[in-house]
Formats: sequence, structure tokens, C-alpha cells
Amino acid sequence: MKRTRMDEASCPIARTLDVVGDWWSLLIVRDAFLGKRRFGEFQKSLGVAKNILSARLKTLVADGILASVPASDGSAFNDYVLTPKGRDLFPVVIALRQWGEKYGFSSGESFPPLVDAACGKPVAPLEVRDAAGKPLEPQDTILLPLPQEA
Amino acid sequence: MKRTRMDEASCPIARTLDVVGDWWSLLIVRDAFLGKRRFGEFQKSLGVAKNILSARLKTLVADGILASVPASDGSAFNDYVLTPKGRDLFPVVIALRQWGEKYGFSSGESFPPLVDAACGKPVAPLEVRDAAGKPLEPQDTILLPLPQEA
DNA sequence: CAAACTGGTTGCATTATAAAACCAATGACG
DNA sequence: CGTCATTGGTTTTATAATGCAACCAGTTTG
Repeated sequence: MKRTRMDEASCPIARTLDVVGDWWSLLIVRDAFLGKRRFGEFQKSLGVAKNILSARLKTLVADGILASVPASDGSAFNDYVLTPKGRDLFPVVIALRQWGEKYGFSSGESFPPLVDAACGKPVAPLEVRDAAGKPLEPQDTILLPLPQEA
Repeated sequence: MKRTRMDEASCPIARTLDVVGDWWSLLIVRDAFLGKRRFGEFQKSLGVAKNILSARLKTLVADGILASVPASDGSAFNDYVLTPKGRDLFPVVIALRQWGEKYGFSSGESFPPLVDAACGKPVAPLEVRDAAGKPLEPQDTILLPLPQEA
């Protein structure tokens, strides 16, 4: 009945999804990468119900992905800013973006491109690589059995 | 009341999450990367309710991420295998995995490592790079306004 | 000091999820 | 060739999450 938790799973993917696998968390993180920091900014950008946003911000803060800090404009409200742990979601967000760019739009549509601020060129497609830097395909990788500590 | 759809969003991230942003889809995709293909294999591995799995497999097939093909063992049932579109989720899955490896486990715990099948070494951490291959931090990137086609 | 704005919380309707029971079609077995 | 177990689901029912709107308190604005 209640949502299945995956915080005990042995799989790192499951543990990540347990934290940010809902419909809104990664969009909030995306907005935070884009510089949004106020409750109202997130709410307007996402169009999410305020109670949902409130709950999500609470869990993101509790999980150490966002930090609640005094507003930068001197007002009495809070800013929600990414922690280092939150900023480490950057590759996740970029991977989702690039897949969406490739498959989420019909040929007539376009989308705002994400570019290198310095040179203005688009970000390169993410590649999974081995320790030596050689690109890896899915079938080039295997999951080893869990090392037993004993 | 019904779930907010994001398939009309201008943001590629939102469109991706609209397709695979639920609790189970990316775990099914993960299992598919690991070679699982039968309904029962997914069900046992994930511990998900069968009706939910059934619904998710249907949408993943409808979205072109999985394909339903006759079972490879000659039985009358279906195999669910990744399409090229599904295989392109590899960086997404790896990004989620690496974040979970870094933040999802306490120091006493361990997890099965994903390694290069050829050399046995762990997969390298994903890096966002610019067109020239230089690593980019979040603050090094900007989102340009949507190009207007007119 | 009144009005409006920001940042929420509360209550209720609806939807999605979960668990279990049920069922049809194979396949295995005597 | 008839019985039984397995696989792959669907149906049913209960509960949790979501979405919306109304409400409210503290702040800022006039």
C-alpha cells in the first residue's frame, strides 16, 4: 500500500531513485542548477502544487541535496541552494537532458540548448568510459558479485 | 488529481522524466541492461507487484524503450529486450549508479561494482565535457533562449 | 496601519500503487 | 490423455501519494 522503499537495496541505482526518483525532485534540482533559489521561483517555473513543492523541498533538504539558507536579498525568507551532494547530480541531470533532446522532441520542435558559457558551444554527449578513457557500450560492462567483507 | 504530465514541456529533462521518471521504469531498464528479459525475472528481481510490472512493461514497450519479442527459449511467452532507444539510457543509468555509489551507502556497506568486462577495472566516473573534451562544472554552462524558427 | 505579496499549511477529491486473489495457457508428469 | 504445477498475467480492493483550492501568518509596500 505505501510506496515501496528501496533505501535498503543493494543496488546503487535503486538507492538513488529512492531519494530523487519521484516526479519532481530532479526538476527542482534542475531549476537549482539554473540559479533558482526561492520557493516562488520553483513554484512558478514548475507549476507544481505548493504543498507538493513544500514537501519535496523538505525532503531534499533532509537528504542534504539542498540547503535552506537565509535569503540573499536580505528578506526574511529562505533560499534553497544546492549542496556539493546536490551539485554531484549534474551528470544525472545532463544525461536525462541529452536523452530527452534526442528522443523527446518531434522533428518540428526545438528546445533551449545547454552550452559552454565560455565558448558558446553545446555540451558534448556524455560517454561511459573505462579507466583508460575508452568509451564503453552496455555490453562491455559486467556487474561483479558483492565483495564479502569477512 | 491525475498526475501532471510533462510531455509538452519545453525542457528535455522534463520530457525524459515524463517517460521514465516513475519509481520502477529505470529499474526495469537497469535489469534489462543486466540481461533480464522475462516477466518473471523482472518480477523476482524487483519485488514489484505484478500488475505494476505489467503496466510498466506496457508503457515501456509503447514508448519504444523495450520491445516485446518471442521468447528466445522457444516457449510461447515474450521476452522484453532493450531497443536502441532504450540502450541510449545507459548514461542515465550509470549516472544514477555513480551518485548512489558515492552517497547511498554508509561506510560499512559495500555494493556490487560495475566493471569493464575486458580489463576488470571499474567504470570511470561520468564527466560533463564541452565540445573540446574539457570537463565542465555546472556553473560553466548556460541555457540559451529557445531559438525561434521563423 | 491597511493592503497586497510571499511562503507556506490544511482539507478534500482523485489517482496511482500495493498486495493478494484469481485465471488462462503452457509445459511437465504419470 | 488427464492431472498438476509454473508462467504470465488480470481483477479486486485497500491505502498512500498527488493535485487543487481555500486559508492563513508573517512581510513588505503604499
